Amino acid sequence: MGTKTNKSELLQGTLDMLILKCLVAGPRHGYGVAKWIQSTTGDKLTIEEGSLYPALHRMLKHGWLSAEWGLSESNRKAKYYKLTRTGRAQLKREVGSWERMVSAIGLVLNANGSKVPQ
Amino acid sequence: MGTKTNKSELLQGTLDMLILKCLVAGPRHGYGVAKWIQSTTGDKLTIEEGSLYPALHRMLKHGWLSAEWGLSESNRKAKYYKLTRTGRAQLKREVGSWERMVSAIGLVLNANGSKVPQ
DNA sequence: AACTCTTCCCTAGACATTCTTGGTAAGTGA
DNA sequence: TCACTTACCAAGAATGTCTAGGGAAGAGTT
Repeated sequence: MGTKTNKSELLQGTLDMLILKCLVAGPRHGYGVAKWIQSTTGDKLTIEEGSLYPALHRMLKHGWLSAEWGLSESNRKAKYYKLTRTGRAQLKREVGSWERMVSAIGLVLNANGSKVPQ
Repeated sequence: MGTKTNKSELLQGTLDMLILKCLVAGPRHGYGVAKWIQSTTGDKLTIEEGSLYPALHRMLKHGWLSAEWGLSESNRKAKYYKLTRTGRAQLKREVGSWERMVSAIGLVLNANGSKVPQ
């Protein structure tokens, strides 16, 4: 059967927020972003590179990040991404929207299922 | 500008869970499901019909719901959707996964941004 | 009767995001 | 030399939501 799971590990729409939050602490290269998120969540969240780099490029285009080449701690060349002022504002918006969403979904999940007509 | 927002109001992947939860209380027709979610969340979540019906049909195909035609409270014909046993199990899985996700994202959002290598 | 409003169902196509799968390159240590 | 890790990237598939349409029928108004 067509059991191609593709069970998206991440909730769509949250990746940008995670990346922005990660960069609040200072510039990082892409690989470092993925590692940080993975270790911060105790391996509960894994960012695939096929998701990560498109996201970073998207956010560059939006002006939320800037980038410049540098040298990583392990002496390899790496592109360092840095939060811009508008990126910081975007993070605030996304966190607000995330919290509203979690709260709204909480209302549903905690609803006692009363009031079914007839 | 190509400012076609398409700012998805819903978090992708949560609609099925919301619908399943709504049907725990008993069978409802599609229109009633949408109204219930909207009113339960105090209008914070709105399910568009173009999202709702494809979702219901998807879930029927998965066997999470069954459906039969009936008469609504307002005397119109309506298709009533009912949770199946596997639908109930699916709801449990989805709620668990949702809670793990919220908790993992919470770890990121509450992380103090320490440990940026140089 | 004609009209509008609401309820109720549905589909097709656009769109965004994530994943799968592939590739490149260079430093490290055996 | 070889394997391993770090680091970057792209093309295409899969998925799910939305926009924007459509239809039908009951209820209430004029």
